[in-house]
Amino acid sequence: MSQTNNFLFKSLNNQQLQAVKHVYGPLLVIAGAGSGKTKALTHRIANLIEGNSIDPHNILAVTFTNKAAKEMKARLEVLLAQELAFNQFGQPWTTLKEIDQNQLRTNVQQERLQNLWIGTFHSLFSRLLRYDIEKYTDPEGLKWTRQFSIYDETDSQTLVKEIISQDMNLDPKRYDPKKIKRLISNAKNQCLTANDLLEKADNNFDKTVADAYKRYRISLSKNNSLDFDDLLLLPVFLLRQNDIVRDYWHKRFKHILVDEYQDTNRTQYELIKLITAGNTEPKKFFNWEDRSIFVVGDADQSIYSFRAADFRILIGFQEDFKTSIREDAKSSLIKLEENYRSSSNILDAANSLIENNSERIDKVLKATKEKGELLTLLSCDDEISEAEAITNKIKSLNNFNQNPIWKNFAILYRTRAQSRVLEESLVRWRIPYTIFGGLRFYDRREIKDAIAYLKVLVNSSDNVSLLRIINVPRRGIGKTTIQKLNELSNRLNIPLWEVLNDKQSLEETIGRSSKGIYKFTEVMNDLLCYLENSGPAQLLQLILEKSGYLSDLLSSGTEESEDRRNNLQELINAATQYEEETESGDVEGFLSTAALTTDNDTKKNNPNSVTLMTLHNSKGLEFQNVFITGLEQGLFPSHRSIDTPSLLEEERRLCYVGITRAKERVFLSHARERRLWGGMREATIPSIFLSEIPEDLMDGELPQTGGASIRRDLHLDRLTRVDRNSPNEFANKPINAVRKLYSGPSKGKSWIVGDKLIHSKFGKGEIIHIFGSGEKISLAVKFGDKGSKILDPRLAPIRYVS
DNA sequence: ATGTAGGTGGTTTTT
DNA sequence: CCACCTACAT
Repeated sequence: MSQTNNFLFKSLNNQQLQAVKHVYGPLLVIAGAGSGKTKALTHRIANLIEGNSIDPHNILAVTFTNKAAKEMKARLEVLLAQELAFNQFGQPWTTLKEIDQNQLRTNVQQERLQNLWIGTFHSLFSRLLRYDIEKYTDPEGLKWTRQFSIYDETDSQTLVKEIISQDMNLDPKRYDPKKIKRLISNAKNQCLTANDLLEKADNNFDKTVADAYKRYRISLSKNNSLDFDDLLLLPVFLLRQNDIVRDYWHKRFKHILVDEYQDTNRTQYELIKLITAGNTEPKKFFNWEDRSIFVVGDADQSIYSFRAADFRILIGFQEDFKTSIREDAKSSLIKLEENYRSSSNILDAANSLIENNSERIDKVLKATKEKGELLTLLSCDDEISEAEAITNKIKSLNNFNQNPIWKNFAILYRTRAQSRVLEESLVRWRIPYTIFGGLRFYDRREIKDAIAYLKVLVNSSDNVSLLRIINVPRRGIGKTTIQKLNELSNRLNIPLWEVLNDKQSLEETIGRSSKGIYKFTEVMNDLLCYLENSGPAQLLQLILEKSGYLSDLLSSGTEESEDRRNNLQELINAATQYEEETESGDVEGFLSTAALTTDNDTKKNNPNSVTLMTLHNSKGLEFQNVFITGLEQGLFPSHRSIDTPSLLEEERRLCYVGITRAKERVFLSHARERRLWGGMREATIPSIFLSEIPEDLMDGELPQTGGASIRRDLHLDRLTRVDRNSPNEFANKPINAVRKLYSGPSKGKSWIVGDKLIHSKFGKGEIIHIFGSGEKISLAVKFGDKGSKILDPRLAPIRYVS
């Protein structure tokens, strides 16, 4: 044990040591840029487990990005493996063979980390929801099941748009769906319900937004879907409402760690508070005897307020989570101010800049490195010469090296639109570059299509996904057909999927155009037979083959279709990997991962290249040389923040983040003239931030401009539900074989609208519509709270009631 | 049912 | 300047 401690503690400074040794009670760690906060976090977790015998099952570590979660896991794995190296082999980690190292890491992963929850807010709480969502009782009577779909920004946007234009009949120009979605999202992030919003509304527009919010929620529930915000908001409501559920998670997670606490929003804060405090109020006489809350953050790096992040939550931490009677408040704060990344000139510049902000926690980064070079100001004529000046600088700095090291350079910008000119210049000079945060893997059309198939198989209520793939590949199902079926579904309040599976209602509603729908439901019903016994990888393979998606791509034979096929193969690989990494390898879990993973590791294509990205994307990274571009009033700071002090302060923090990414050199550039989207050239004013950096830290330089430049039937639906919840003998039998089992006693009865009946499973119902006539009829029946269904009277277990 | 011509609007975005 | 959406033509 003492060996453990030695080894965990030895490379830490005083403040880090205090943070790592902290075990019980609340602790706020203010961690400046480059001050080793990930080290503090991982070493503390290791110390909890190894030094204090805390069961990893009781630890919850939350991050904001997958990347941060992944890094934390990896580093923790190594730390614990190093520990094991001593115990098992009696020698330090470094002297072990690689094969033994890997063996140890695998052991650690399987024995120690299996039950430790590390992940993003969204992934962890979607996991919680997969356990407990069916225990939630909504005040509006809405329901979700554990097969819920997760809608990404595009899917939810689609839904909102539909609600605005069709459900509410509003003009999308006056009521911009994008804006409405943003306002709803904002409300959700502030833990506000539609009713809360309605109470606050003092004008018609706000009332409309509240109404849209309410309808949007109903719509999500009908689709058995949740958007990103719901993954956090729903757990809050569930935990507030259900004492047993709350107590369970509270007792389970005795040690909670939150990274980037300044980026938490109201909803995330509520979540943390609920789990930490359980059924008690945290402020008064809270018993911290066997638990802790440990948060790490830096108010100066809060740059996501537009996503409802609120750094005042960080500032309020000590007040929110007061230490117990035996400790005083002072012991609940540790500042990590020693910077191990940047030269002192760079730190001085960053410190001077950020001092211009009024809302801060007092903190000064202290250098551990030499003065280094001065920062360089690049004053350029226009955006093209700015780009040229940057490429020139990169080239000349590389001339001092035999082999160009491009990966040491990052070019940062405020808006994505700025990247084009920069790219053109890099291409011209044949400098390899990687542009960060472009099209995400799971956003690609073919990937979204394949995933949509999987979503519909798991969750037949998911209409957004269903409508996405109903005519992909082409089955001759057009807009009007879909519109008619949707209308019917809405009018009778019967899920679209059930409508699609009823031959009579199709004949009556769309007649000849039913052919394509038959094709579609046949494929889907076939695929459903495999759902019970196949993993996501095999299912995807089957989807692509049986739907005709793959053969469609093959027949087109273009280069683009080949790319798409490769991407789909990669998706199957990702599914296989998921199956290997998880115990259950369940489809629902895979779908969550797919929805919440934004694979930004695009750098693997060319590891040695210049990085281009937005300042927002640069947070948490570091580079030898950093270029911050477009330092002009209206661009950076952006024109939308320029006259609002709090927004301007956020822009300043963004600039601070940019500067503190650099280890050795910082270049700040501005153009005297710039044209945004091809319009007029406009004279610019240099950014206020430039004037906030002491002159003696900056080296003005005239830029060298380079030469170039010119510049579903119902039976199946029921069946699959039975199948999924309890294993039974029908699981893989064809549908027709099962159908007979349902043959009811009502054969030969002639039905009329308004007839009452009793169904063996759904109970009492009333016929609201009859499709077809004679032998070929279907009944649309409304069952109290079970919703409405379409039944075949010859097969359904129903009995007429007079 | 599907292709293309015009019109519009355009910070940032961990999930 | 360019990506996206709507409207109209085929």
